[in-house]
Amino acid sequence: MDEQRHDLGAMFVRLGQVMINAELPVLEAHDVEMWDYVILIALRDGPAQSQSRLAAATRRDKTRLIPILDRLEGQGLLRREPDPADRRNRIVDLTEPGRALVADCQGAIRRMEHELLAELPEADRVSFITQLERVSALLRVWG
Amino acid sequence: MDEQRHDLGAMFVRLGQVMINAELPVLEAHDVEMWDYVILIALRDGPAQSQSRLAAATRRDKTRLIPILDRLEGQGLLRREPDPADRRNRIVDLTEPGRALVADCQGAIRRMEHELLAELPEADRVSFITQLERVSALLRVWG
DNA sequence: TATTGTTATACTCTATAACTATA
DNA sequence: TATAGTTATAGAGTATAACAATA
Repeated sequence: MDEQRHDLGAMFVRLGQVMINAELPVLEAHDVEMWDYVILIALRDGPAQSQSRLAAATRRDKTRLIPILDRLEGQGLLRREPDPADRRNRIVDLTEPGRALVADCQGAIRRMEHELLAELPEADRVSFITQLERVSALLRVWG
Repeated sequence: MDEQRHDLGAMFVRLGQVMINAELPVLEAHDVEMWDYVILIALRDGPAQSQSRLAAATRRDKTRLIPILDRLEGQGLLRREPDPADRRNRIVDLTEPGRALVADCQGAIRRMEHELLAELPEADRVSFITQLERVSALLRVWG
């Protein structure tokens, strides 16, 4: 049996904290805050049809999202445009500089992850990530 | 390459949130709050030689620990006794009811985890947890 | 009436500083 | 002087309520 191990929750939470701590200096080097990165990543695969959908997708309160969008828009990293079909909505989309920045950040984070796990044989690293994705799907972690 | 996956930090954080959400009703059924459980678990393998060591072990501010200890002591789940060797220190130890409660809670959480991962073949579940522990050790997650 | 985006307010949680008692 | 435990205060982060514009 596996009685003498930590709870899964405790392990995931600690691993998450360690990885976030490892990401922060990488993001800081690109002048990006963690929540900026979360928003930019969420927009990478296409615009958000409204701010409230973006809030839901990033699990953030819609009121908390606003100052973040204000700043990112002010930095020219994204655009907010009224939806012609429903003028209450504002479509949020990355600009080209925003798209380039998020690609740079994620590339740097990938390299950091690779260094952190360098002691792990390549095959084990790949199978671990595969299993992580499998469990994430099983637990419906992304919605 | 593995470019199209989520960052490891994002995966761990989300998995942690999902597991915490799954633990909360289990703990609530035992009238235990999450931070109570963290403290009780930390004491399971032996008393803490001082409150500040317990704070460090649970990654909590020593000032935040105090109201939690007050409550748990009031519920008869733990004891605080002055260290005869250094009367500034208070040794924190589980009582028998505290020990029984934490065992009950962890048993219930183990069963919950098992149900959540029931779709995963037993061998995969075991190897996944083994890999989680290996990566946790590699990243020095527990100190 | 319901929803989006927004602002303002209240609340909770966390971090900091200060105090006492012991060493 | 330094540290453990404690208390009180300040700050950051989060949630709640209310408003104008649009549907």
